[in-house]
Amino acid sequence: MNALPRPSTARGEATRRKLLTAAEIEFGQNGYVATAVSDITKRSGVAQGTFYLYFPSKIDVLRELVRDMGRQLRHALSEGTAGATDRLSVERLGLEAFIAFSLSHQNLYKVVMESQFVDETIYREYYQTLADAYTVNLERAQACGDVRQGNASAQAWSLMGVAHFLGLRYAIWRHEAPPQEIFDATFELIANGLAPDPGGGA
Amino acid sequence: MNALPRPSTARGEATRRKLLTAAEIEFGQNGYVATAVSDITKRSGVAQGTFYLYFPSKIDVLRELVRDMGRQLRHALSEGTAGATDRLSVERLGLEAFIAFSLSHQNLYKVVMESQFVDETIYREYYQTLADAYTVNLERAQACGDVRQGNASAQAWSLMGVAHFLGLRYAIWRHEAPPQEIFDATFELIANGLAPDPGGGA
DNA sequence: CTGACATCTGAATCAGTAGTCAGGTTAGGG
DNA sequence: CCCTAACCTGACTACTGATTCAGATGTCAG
Repeated sequence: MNALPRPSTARGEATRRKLLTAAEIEFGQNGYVATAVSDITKRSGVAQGTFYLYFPSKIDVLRELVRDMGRQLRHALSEGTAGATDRLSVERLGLEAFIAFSLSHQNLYKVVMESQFVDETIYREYYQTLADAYTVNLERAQACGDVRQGNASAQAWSLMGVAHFLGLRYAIWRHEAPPQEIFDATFELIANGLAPDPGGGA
Repeated sequence: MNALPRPSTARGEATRRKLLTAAEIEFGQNGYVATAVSDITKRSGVAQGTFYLYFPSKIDVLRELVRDMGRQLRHALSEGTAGATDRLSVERLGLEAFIAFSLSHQNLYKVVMESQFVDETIYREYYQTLADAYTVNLERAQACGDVRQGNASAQAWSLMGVAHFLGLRYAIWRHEAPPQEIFDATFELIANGLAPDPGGGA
């Protein structure tokens, strides 16, 4: 599908990298459609034809970037929540890590959002993968009694929705972290939404 | 900006309407970018030039459609929640109404989502308007003690995030309402997230 | 019936761009 | 040093699609 062997030398690998980085910036700042392949190659400092040595078509760079974002975000989230013991700390640290990541990867985040209209499959895969991992964690936390019983997948998608708009509103639209008051109110809603029913402990 | 006087006869008004309806379907099914003005005029049964008698450019139809969706959705939500007395009923009915609306206006909903990458202003305006109205209601409910104290705007955006993904996942991706179990788990999270602190009643 | 205005037509213009290709350049193993 | 695989070049092709415009045509008040 998106074959094309990885370059076999360091020079090739560097060129491929340059193209991906340039594409992330161009797509992020001007959008996928408004970006011409020549914009990407210009920014990379290579010729147009070179692009097609590394990617079969323009859309394949997008796919690669979305996969990249998924990997990096999952990594950032597990790093960011590593120290936490109870579930609520995990949630708080996770939300903080997500905001920090969105702030420092604004272009990438926009690329993911736009991918929905270029290749819906990759967009859905991105969220499904994230949601699946999240669901597993919530089911575990439910078993421990840290989280209210209920469909964990529904909980996961709800929390992703909350995080999505928080990131969009501040990291993407304002290029800054949400004010403490907003972050706290948001987290409190999550915390109470997940808090186990006082009557039905484990 | 997007001037062009409304048509002065019923014939003109009908043509304008045909163009909008056709655009909603084409944009919704094939996306804004993949849709040519000629697709819209073909579906409307008018000539290409006619399009430009009613809209200065392709982008203006999109703007009109997003404004339309905003108006219709706000209307559907206030209709759908009209009977409710307490805040939680309002939330439940609102979420139900939102899902029903998304299901019956899938194309329009997709158009709104894509507008983000065509004219960010109109997209932000859409959500800001929705959020502002929601915030006012939540502040009122907080004052009555129906909802936990806290930044109401943060609450509003969080709930919009929850609803957005629920609608996306079922109404848009599966063309069906969410299963009862999912809806209930989602609503329970919202309900507990908003529920007032037992200690601090009004 | 007729003028005048609103509406409609669709071929032509014009600007842009994804992807190709025939040949150059580089670098490092032998 | 030299050969060869790997890499790079950029002008060119082939095509798309938004917007324009010089005229029809519809309609209705007088």
